[in-house]
Amino acid sequence: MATVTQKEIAEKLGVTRVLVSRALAGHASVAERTQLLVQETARELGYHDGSNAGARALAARRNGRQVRHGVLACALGQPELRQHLPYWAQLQQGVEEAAQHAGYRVVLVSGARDCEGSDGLIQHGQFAAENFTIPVVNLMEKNPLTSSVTPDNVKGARLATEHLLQLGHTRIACLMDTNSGLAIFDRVRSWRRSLKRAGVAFEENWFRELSLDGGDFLERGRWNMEAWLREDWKKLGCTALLAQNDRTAIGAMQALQAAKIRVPHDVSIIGFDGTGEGEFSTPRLSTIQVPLREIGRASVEILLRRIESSIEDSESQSAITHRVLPVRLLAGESSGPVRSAAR
Amino acid sequence: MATVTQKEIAEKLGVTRVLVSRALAGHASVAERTQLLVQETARELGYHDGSNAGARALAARRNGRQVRHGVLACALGQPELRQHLPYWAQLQQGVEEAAQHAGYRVVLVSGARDCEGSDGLIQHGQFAAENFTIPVVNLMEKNPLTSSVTPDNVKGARLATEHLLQLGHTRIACLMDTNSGLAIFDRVRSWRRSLKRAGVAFEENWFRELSLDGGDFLERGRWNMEAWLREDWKKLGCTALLAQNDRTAIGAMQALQAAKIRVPHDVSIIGFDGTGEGEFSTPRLSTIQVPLREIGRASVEILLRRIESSIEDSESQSAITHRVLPVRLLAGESSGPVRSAAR
DNA sequence: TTGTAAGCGTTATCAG
DNA sequence: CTGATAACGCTTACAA
Repeated sequence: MATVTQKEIAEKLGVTRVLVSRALAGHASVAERTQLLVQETARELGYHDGSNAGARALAARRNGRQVRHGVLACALGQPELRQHLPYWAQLQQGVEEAAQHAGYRVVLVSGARDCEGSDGLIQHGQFAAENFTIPVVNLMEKNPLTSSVTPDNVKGARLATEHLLQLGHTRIACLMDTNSGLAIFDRVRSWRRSLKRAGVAFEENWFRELSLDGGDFLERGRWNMEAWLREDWKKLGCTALLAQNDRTAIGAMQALQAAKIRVPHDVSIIGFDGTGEGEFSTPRLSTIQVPLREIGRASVEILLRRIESSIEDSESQSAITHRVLPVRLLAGESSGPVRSAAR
Repeated sequence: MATVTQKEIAEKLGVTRVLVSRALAGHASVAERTQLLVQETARELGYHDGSNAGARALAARRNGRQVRHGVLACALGQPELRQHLPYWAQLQQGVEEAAQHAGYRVVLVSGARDCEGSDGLIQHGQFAAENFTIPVVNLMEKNPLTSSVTPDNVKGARLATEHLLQLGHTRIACLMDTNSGLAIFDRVRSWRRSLKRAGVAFEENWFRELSLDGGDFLERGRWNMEAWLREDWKKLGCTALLAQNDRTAIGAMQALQAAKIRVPHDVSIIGFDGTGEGEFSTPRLSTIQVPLREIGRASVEILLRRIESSIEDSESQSAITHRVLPVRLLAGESSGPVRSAAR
């Protein structure tokens, strides 16, 4: 209730409030004896540094000084993402770990308006890039206007495709939603390039656009695979499938299994992201492991570097950083050597 | 950069700062014409209400008035929980949804110290109940000192046990960690009571303490089941198992399957929580569905009710609410009729 | 090394 | 209805 103020400390000690202020700030112009005395009394009375943060911020503005709130805003607002729990939970966990480690708190916001009182913003995907006054980092999706941390999508899709090629597959299908953003585009492009580089008789209709209907990626994967099976899947003669992410892959796997098509005996499947959801499926899903937590952590690092040096180089274009984190192949049991002759 | 202040508005209009303050607050003692004029100018200049929150808080304290920050703190700090992603992610999602809906933001904190600037605290499990100045709600675990929202653990364990009884099982084992808190105790007690009520020849060693070693619940489930198999599992002749949660259940299932024991043919398994992780396992896991998101939402409701009426009945013991949310059986394929004769 | 004075943006009180 | 004045807790020049 009764919040302790510097004034109370001063009165108890019979000194000025000003002295207390300087002592607590560790200012050099205060006798060391006084420093300790004040700090001791502060502890006794239960003076909390952050409790009167308002007053501090107010005073700080006097000399145009920037106020550090010790708060990072985190916007993971895309609706379709919310159902994809493990994915964003891991990103967020990375963010939280790193923030906490640096003494920052994380506030979950839904839009740019809520960023008042935050020192920086971490957002997922591309938002409307309004004129932010605080530094911004984008997760998983490159954006020319802000810094970003992304996985190596190109290498990931290449690793996946080459993994399947090495198992003897040549007719490798791809199920992705190119409306999901540039990151997915990179994956599709890399898949196509890898196949062409390998010199296989590539056909454009091995690619199928993952349709938007159906809500969750799991269901979308299942339904789209079911539709594909009804349509031209058999004609394609594909023996392997690269899916947009793990949930899509699992959904597709369920559709195949329901149609008595064995995985990986008849069709190999590989996912993307490595959210851990593939650990429970049968067979265990092969996937491209994306370091989601590291991506969260890295975004905080970038943000803090900009924040803590914002006096100097703010407004400087060169402050924009694009960081690409490595991915690796996680071979499960959903991918195996080609068996059924193609066509 | 240059934050707009009430002073600037006043100067532009040639009135006092005080008048602006009152106009913006919609005070009745201001001419309606002036009100509109001020509010118009404020918009033009880009005056943001929250931007000078510090000063506002400062001024507000003068008359002992409480300041509303529009922020709820959320502490999901238990280390072992962090690996149990879908579980706390769903709780948090419920919290976030409800908070956002009510115009509140959520700040992720690690301890009580970080709660400065928050209007209320939502915590998971039992923390050291320090003397909080803000209202607190506990999630998933009852605590006499604070409000709480918990699932109906007693009914849940009863539903699970009766489900297995109805399938013809009588020798039903239980694998839980009683150090996990009172909630788990409730589950164990309810399992034991349900069996006794059914009049089966209950044996105390059908219960096995889930040991602490091994980190994640998935691994703990697997290792503990492996150990159990090496030791006295066969002698018990149990044909069904009730596990602490879904991950533990899946881990146990993996251990059984690795030992060539079929699920549910030889042993039926049922989990608890319904985090969705059992959807991908083969067979799909039967479980007790706990409304995690609803629990998160309900905690916000309770908190807001106390916060928004804190002028009146603060400090009142009667403000403590304990809410128990219903659970339901989600029958998957990991539980089936008893087949192998017991012993 | 310490005290004095002034001001940060806001609101409450009391005169006009 | 509006203006003047004081106060909230804290920081920073500048004077002692």
